[in-house]
Amino acid sequence: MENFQGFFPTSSSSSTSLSLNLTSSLGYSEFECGKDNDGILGLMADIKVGGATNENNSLVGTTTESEVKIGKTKKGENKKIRKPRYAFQTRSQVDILDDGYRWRKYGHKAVKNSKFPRSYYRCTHQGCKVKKQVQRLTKDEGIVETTYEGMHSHPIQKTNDNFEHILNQMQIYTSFKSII
DNA sequence: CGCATTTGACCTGCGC
DNA sequence: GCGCAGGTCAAATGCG
Repeated sequence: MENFQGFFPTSSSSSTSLSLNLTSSLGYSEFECGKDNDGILGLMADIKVGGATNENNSLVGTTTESEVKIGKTKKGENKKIRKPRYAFQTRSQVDILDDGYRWRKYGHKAVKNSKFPRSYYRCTHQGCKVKKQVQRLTKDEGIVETTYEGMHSHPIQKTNDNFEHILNQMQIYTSFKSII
């Protein structure tokens, strides 16, 4: 992932406050990874919510819930737990945003009605089960939709500042999308 | 050598 | 019940 440094040169400082229109209902602290408001979601929650929106920097997060099975495919309890998902769209040339966490790719799937495949990533931190999906939009190839699922139970592994820089330097596309 | 990525197979849910 | 689509697993492979 080093190549992101090239795309997002870190000059640290000058990190302006981001304005997010983020309808966040972060009421899921009972999940296994939901102890702290760390990481990107925590960051997003911390960033001004509902602030003024300027043209180039607006990010719309979307909160949805999906049913996720705990216990994998093995037979046994198929406890269904509703996990919220947070999706946002960014205009970026690269698919993967370096949000400071370490992600391991575990899947890659072609999606119907989309000419771009969807990539599945899992946080590599031990015990952390946060997942994210990354997909480029068919209708606008410049837009990458990232969907986070779960919350990190550990501190960010790089600096949050980096993520803010990413946001600052991207044209963040705004639109709401509901994911089921 | 250890870790990340790739990729085909497999599983599950849902609509018909 | 069947087929499709989405999501995950895991062996193989690549790379630092």
